[in-house]
Amino acid sequence: MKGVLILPSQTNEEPQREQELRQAALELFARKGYHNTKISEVVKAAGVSQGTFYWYFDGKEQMAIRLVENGRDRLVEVIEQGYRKHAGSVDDMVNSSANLLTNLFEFANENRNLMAFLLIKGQGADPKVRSAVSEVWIAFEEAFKKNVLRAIELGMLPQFTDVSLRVNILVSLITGVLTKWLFGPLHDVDYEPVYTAAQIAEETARFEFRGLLG
Amino acid sequence: MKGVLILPSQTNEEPQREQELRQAALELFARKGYHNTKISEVVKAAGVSQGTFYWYFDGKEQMAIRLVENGRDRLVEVIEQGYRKHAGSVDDMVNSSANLLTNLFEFANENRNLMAFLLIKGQGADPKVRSAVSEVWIAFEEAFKKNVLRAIELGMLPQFTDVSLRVNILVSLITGVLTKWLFGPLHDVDYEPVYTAAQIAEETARFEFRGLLG
Amino acid sequence: MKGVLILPSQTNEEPQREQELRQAALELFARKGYHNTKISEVVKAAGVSQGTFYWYFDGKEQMAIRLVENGRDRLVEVIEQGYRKHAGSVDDMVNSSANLLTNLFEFANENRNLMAFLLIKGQGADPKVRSAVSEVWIAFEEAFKKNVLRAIELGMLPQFTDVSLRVNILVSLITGVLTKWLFGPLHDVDYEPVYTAAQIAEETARFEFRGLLG
Amino acid sequence: MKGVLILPSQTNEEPQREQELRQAALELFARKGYHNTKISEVVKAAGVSQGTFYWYFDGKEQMAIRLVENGRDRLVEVIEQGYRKHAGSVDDMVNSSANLLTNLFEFANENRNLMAFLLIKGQGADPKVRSAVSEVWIAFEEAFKKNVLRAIELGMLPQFTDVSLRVNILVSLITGVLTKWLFGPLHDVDYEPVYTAAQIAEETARFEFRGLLG
DNA sequence: CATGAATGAGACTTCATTCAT
DNA sequence: AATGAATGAAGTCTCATTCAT
Repeated sequence: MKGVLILPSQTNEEPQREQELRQAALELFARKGYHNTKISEVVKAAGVSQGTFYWYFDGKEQMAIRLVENGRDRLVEVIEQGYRKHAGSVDDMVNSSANLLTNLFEFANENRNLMAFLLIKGQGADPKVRSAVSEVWIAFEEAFKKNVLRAIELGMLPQFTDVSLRVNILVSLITGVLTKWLFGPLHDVDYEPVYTAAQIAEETARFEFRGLLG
Repeated sequence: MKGVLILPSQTNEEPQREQELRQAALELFARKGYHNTKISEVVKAAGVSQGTFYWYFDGKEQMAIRLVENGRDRLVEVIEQGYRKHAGSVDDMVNSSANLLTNLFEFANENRNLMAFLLIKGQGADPKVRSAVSEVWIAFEEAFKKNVLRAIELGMLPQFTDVSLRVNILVSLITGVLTKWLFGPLHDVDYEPVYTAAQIAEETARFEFRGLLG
Repeated sequence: MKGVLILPSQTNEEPQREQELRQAALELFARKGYHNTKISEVVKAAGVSQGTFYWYFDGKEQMAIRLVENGRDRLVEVIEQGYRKHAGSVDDMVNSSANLLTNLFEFANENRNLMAFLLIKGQGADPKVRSAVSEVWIAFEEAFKKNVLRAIELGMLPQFTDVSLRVNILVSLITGVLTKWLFGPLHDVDYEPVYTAAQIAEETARFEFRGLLG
Repeated sequence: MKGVLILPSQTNEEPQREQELRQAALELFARKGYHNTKISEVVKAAGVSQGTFYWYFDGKEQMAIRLVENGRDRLVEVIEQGYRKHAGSVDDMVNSSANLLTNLFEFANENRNLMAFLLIKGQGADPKVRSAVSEVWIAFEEAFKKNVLRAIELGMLPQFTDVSLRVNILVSLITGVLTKWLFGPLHDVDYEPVYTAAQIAEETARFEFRGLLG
C-alpha cells in the first residue's frame, strides 16, 4: 500500500476526476432523472469546476451514453456467467436459475444508481440516451435467450414453439421483479429491499418454472 | 324556465379545446417524454394559441398530473371488473385470468399514449408527476391483490405465506409483459404488437399459474 | 324606498356596474399597486366579466387616469373651501389652518384608497398615469398657494421673498404628515391612524407656523 | 505566503460587471419604475448578456432588494454623522441642523437614482421590495429620532410630550422637501434643483424650528 | 349590455456550453 | 488540466385586450 496517499505524483491515477464525475452524475441521474440533473450540480458534487466537465466529456448526453454503455457491459457479464455446461435435473435447473438470479440481484443492489438509471430514469432522457438504454435490455434479453436455448439443447426445457416469446415473458418477469425489489413501489432510490437477493431470486426462479400454482 | 337547458346545437360538448389539448399533450409526452415536450408543441398540435393552454390548465406539471390521475381511474376500473364471484376449476381460473388480462391488454393497446407515459416516460418527469405515476401502479397492484385474495378465499389458490410478495411478482410479470408487448424492445410508441391481446394474455396467464414448465 | 329592489327596469342606475368597477379597481390599486393589479382581479372583485370592463373603460391605463382625475377634483374642492375672506389674529390663522387641515385629513381618511394611490402607489404606474398623479399634486399646491397669497394680502403672513418656496415646503410638510398619519411607517392601507384628524391637524398647524420651537 | 495577495494587475477590482449592472438597474428603476424596467433593458444598458445578470443576482426582485439595502446603509450613515456631542445655542442648533440637512441633500443629489427609487418609485414594486423600501424610511426616522432625543437630553429642545409625533412630522417635512427639491413637481429624475443643497437646507432648518412665522 | 374563451406579445428565468486566462 | 465568468437560445408562464355569441 506504500505510496497510496502520495497524491501529487501519482501515476496510474489518470482518470480520477473523471471517475468522480461519473459517480456524481450517475447518482444524480438516478435520483432526479436526466433532465432534472444540471451539469452545475454534477460538478459541484464532484468538487470540480464547470469547465472541467467539458475536458473529460463532450457534453451531458455523451456522458450519459458512456455511463449506460459501461453499465451494459458489466451487466451482461453477470448473466453470461450463468451459461450452462452440463445437463441436470429439474431441481438442478431451478437452483441454477436461482443462482444466476442471485448474482444478478446482488450486482444490481451493489449498483443501485446504475440500475435506477437503466430501469427507471433512463427513459426520461434524450433520444440517443434512450436508445443506449434500450440496447442494454436487448443485450440483456439476448444473454438470457442464449441460456434458455442451451437448456433446451440439453433437454432440460421443452422445445417451445416460440422461444422468443417465452424468453420475452421471462425477461419481463425478471426486470419487473428486479425493479420492485430494488426500488419498491415508489421507485425510490433509497428504498431498502425487504428480502435478500437470494430470497427474491429463489421465489422468482420457482415462479419462473412453476408459476403461481407451483 | 322552458328552453333554458337547450344549448345551441350541442349535446355534451364539454370543453372540446381541453380534450384536444389533453390528447395532443399525451401523445407528445408518450413519444418524447415530459421534458422534451414543449408547451409550444402541445398547443401547435392542438391548433390553439399558447395562452389557451393556460386557460384550461394551471401549468405543464398540473396538466401531466391530471392526465395521469384520469388514466389511473380508467385503468383500475378495467382490473376491478375481473373481480370473481364464484369458485371454479383451475382451468376456469386460468381462463378467467386470461380474460382479465385480455381486457387489460386491449385497454392498454387502445390507450397506447397513456400507457407509454405511465409505463415508460412518466419517470422522467418532475417529482410531483412521478409520484402520481407511482400511485397508479400502487393502485394497480392493490386491485390485483384484491382479486388474488378473493381467489384464495374461494379456495382456488393456496394460502401463500406471503401474498404480497406473490402479488408483487405477479404484477411485475404483467407490467413487464405489457410493456414489451405494447412497445417492443426499443420502447417505441409506434411499435406494432406481434401477438393479439388475447394471445399474449393467454400465454401470460398460463405462465402466471404454471411457469415455464407448464 | 318603494321600488328600490326592482332591478330590471331601473332608470338612473346607469353607471352602477361602472361604480363597482371603479371601487374595486381603486381598492386593488391602493393595496397592490398598479402593475400588481390584474384586470381579471378587478372584474372578479366587482362581480362582472372580463369583457364588461372594456365596455365601460378603454383599458387599464385610461381607467386609472379617470380614477386619478376624479380624485383630484374632489381633493381640490376640499382645499378651496379654506379660502379666507377676512383678516384675523395669529391664533385665528392657526385655528383656521387647523380647520382646513382637519377637513383635508378627514376627507383623506374617508378616501383611503384614493389617497393611497395618489400619495404612494401611483408612481409605480405607467407614464400617463404618473403624469395624472403629478398633476393632482400640482393642483393641490396651487390651491394652497392661493390660500397663502390671500393670507399675505390680508397681512396675516409676512411678504416672503419666495412664496413658492415656502408653499413648497408647506405642502411637503402636509403631504408628508398626511402620508404617515394615514398609512403609518409601512405604508399599509389597513393601518389605523393613532391620532384623530383634528389632533394631527392641530399639531401640524402649530408646526406650520411656529416650528419645533413653537 | 509571500506573493499570495498580489492579484494580476488589479487593485480592488471586485465584480466590475456587477457594479455596471447595479448602476444600470438603479437608473432604469428610477426612471421607469420597477415593473416598467425589463431585465433585457438592464443588461443592454450594462452591455452584458441576459445570462450574466443571473450570474450576479438571483433575480430581479432580489437585485432590487440588494439595491435598496445598500442605499439604506449609506443613507443612515449620513444622518448619524449629525449626532450632537455638546450643547449649544438655538442658532447653533439651527446651523447644526442645516449642516446635517445639507449633507443629506448633497448625498441625495449625488445619488439621484437611488433617492428616486427610495422616495418615489419603490412603492410600485413587489411586496418584498416595498418592505425593504419601507424599512429604509423607518431606519431614517430612527436615526433622526436619536438626534432629537440627544438634543432634548442636552436641553436644546423642550421635553415634548410626544417625541415620536414631532419626529414624525419632522421627517415628513424633510422627505417632503427633499422629494420636491430633487425631482420637482412632476417627479422627474432629470429635474434640476433650483436651489443649492445649502439653500434648501437652511430654509428647511429655519422652518423646522420656527415655522412659517419664523 | 354582457359574457368568457381565446389570443399573442413579451416577461423572467434556466442551463448546456464556450473560452480567455 | 483546470477554472469560472460569460453567453444566448429557448422554455414556461402572464395578462391586457379582443370578439363571436
